[in-house]
Amino acid sequence: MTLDITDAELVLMQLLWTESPLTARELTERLEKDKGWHRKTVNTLLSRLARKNVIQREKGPGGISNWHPLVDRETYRKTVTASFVDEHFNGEIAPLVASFAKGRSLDDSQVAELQALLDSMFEDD
Amino acid sequence: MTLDITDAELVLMQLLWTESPLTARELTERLEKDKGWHRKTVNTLLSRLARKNVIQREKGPGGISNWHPLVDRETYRKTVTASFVDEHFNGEIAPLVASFAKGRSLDDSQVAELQALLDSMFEDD
DNA sequence: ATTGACAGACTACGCCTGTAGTCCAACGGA
DNA sequence: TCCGTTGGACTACAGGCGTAGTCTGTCAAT
Repeated sequence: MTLDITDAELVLMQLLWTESPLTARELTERLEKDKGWHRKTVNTLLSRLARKNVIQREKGPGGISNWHPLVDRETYRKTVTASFVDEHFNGEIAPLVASFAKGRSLDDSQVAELQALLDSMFEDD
Repeated sequence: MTLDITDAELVLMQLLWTESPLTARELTERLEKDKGWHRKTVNTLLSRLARKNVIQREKGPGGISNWHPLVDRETYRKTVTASFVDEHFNGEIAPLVASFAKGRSLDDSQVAELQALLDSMFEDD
């Protein structure tokens, strides 16, 4: 279960993580509009995600197929983030934040949120 | 100049960012040992990076070819980090740090470093 | 019962990527 | 001067990925 989700597949997952279950039709409607994807493209991606056990289909009322994630967003975020930090920042989070802030200054709410996070860590000790 | 560097290419870049210039031979020695890569593989990657204007060759003393980066590490880190944060965390850094910390608790020095970073941001205002 | 439209499995296909081989020119040692 | 080794340009090739077409069955409306 290596949790490998490609870029195109991730677009689908973002939708399903935001709202699920969704039917193929509902997904297609959004993705045709937002991404210009063909119905068949959406279908292929759904199949590939299903084959990887990342999503699953379930029969809803009236026999309608609903798709929903089997992997939750937070689990996925943890793994990709850990990989990213390892690959690009030698496993250290602070330099990542520094690089990010250099490229795009953090607004006050971002800083406050980070501060709250750090404070909660001190408490946990 | 989209700065797209693949995983295998990145391995080379990490070496060149740590120490440069390096000759093809020097790179090959390290990568044969560390990664089991063939000399020819290293060569292909060097060529591809050069074609993308990410590295450059320069004639050293004695006509030896030395490779060195044209893109500095910090620039690269800023761009990949921004993309990553946008793609996975909707452009917000605090949730990224939260996810990272959930998967792998931060040790004291990491927390201290982050705190110092935040403090310096307050000063800048 | 017939038809039309969509769902999903399977197939297709070109480009990118990882990995390496071929070929030729240059250089260093015998 | 000749040979073996190396560098680099070019070529190769399989598997993954983005993108979509074909085929078949099903369900809804007629």
